Amino acid sequence: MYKKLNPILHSQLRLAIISFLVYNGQSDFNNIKEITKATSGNLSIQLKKLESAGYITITKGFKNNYQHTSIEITQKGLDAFDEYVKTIKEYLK
Amino acid sequence: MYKKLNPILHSQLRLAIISFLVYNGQSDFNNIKEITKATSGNLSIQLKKLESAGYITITKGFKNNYQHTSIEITQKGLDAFDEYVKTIKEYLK
DNA sequence: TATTTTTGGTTTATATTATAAACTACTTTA
DNA sequence: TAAAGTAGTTTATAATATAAACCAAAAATA
Repeated sequence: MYKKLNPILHSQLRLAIISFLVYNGQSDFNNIKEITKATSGNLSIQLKKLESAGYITITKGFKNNYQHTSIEITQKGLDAFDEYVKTIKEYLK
Repeated sequence: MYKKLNPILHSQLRLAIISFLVYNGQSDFNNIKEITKATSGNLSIQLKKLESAGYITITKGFKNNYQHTSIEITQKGLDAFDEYVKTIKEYLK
């Protein structure tokens, strides 16, 4: 009856990250931190988990002499989000 | 931007329990166990958490000589579910 | 009627997840 | 050049979820 929710996405912070990226495609560490109100440590860890799952790519570089981490959602991430939305809607209706 | 999701409801099993109860009002331990495919131990614990939050009432009695645990959703539980649905929809759209 | 099985759970232990605190490294500003 | 700010990572701890083991009573069966 109730299909299991993807545990990688069914997490407060990771869902907020992916939700934000779905509508922005690309962003960076500090922007995501601000939007989600996450701490740096938690964000760092959750981004790595999303990267391990293949849902985002993390690119480290420099911007105005400061290190700068860009985050981009992948097709796999977009697909997983779509599937998650479909699944959770069965719980909500 | 992203309002925090109620952590009592943002859990795979507790969400399934409440979702089921919202449409059935009342049920019992084994029925919920079957519908959610949860293990007894996990179900027992998550029901207690929902009860502590005031979202359900748990009534222990007997039925055909066997112990029988009835579960009912409260108004507070219904309200919390409504609020949760509203909140998570912001993440999904 | 003794024992094995089934029903209906609870308790305890373990694994996973989230969070906070401390730390690293480099840059800018006073 | 010392202090403060930026941009994170690592480590330790707390909270949560899950699985495994256990308990008690009733029913079935040998």
